[in-house]
Amino acid sequence: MTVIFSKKCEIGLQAVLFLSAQTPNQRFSAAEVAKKINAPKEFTSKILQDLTGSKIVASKKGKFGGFYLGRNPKDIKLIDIVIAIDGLEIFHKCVLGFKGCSVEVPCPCHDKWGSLRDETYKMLSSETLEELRDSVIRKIDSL
Amino acid sequence: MTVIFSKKCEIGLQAVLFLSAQTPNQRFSAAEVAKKINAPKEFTSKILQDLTGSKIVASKKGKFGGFYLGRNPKDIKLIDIVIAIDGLEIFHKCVLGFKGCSVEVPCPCHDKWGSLRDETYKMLSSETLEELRDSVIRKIDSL
DNA sequence: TTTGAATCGGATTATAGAATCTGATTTAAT
DNA sequence: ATTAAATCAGATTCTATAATCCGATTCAAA
Repeated sequence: MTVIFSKKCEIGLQAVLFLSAQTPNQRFSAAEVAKKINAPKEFTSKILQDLTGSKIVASKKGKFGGFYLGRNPKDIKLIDIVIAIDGLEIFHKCVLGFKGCSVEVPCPCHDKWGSLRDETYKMLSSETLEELRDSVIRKIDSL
Repeated sequence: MTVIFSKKCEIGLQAVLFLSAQTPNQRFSAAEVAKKINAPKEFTSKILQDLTGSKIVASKKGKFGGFYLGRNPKDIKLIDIVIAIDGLEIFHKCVLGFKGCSVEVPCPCHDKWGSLRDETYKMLSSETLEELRDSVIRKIDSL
């Protein structure tokens, strides 16, 4: 089987998108988020916790606590979440797994994958969560 | 961490590319292949064995046995190897992992990823191993 | 026909990622 | 202060993938 983003990253992306579709600063328990995006509760909780480290998500403990966006949606892009969870490796390694794939000694996919990789990066970094908001709300509401 | 193809698939791709760069029908032991592509011997052996199932690779047992291409390089494309090992899942699922991502209820990356996914498929299926041969030889020789 | 070099194929082990559990801590309301 | 609701953080378990091991089999050459 093959994967673009790890499960952890997929859930992180969906969880943050969920939060970005809500009224700003409203808090949601990990259980609420997990239920909505149909992911394991404890796993979702852990991922949201992890994301507080990079300030993408913030949390408040205690009664009426929960998770919410840690920064203005104007200042968050999908790539930020990917980097926080999976890192940038996918944007650096050879698709075919060759070590030392380079312009000098390219693999048969070097050039094409180079553009596709760049386009993928652009897809994740050209729009902010604010710009994506309408589209995200539609998606989240349909879940 | 994130991955395009599984390790198994990467090694399978490299191993088949190695074979395609050799004199037709010349046989190579799993150990020789593994050494050249810098992969674990037993794992490479198992992957090559698996690939005999889809006729991409053929093997001959006994003394002077080994692995070699199972079909004419004119009739093998990279996508065949990917399908044999990882399957087509990556070309069907939503990048963000949403269930039921569709034209009606698209995720924020639906359209862009749609084109990138198609381009990736094209990259793997538009040329045969024969057409890639020169490029592959250069790469394999450099290892 | 015997021998040695090799793959085959199934079983096993190791590792990393996914998922869960639990006890401690925080916080707001009473 | 006490309580109840919630996160936090670390330990643990589960699972799929990665990697290895080994006995059985195959085959060609002497």
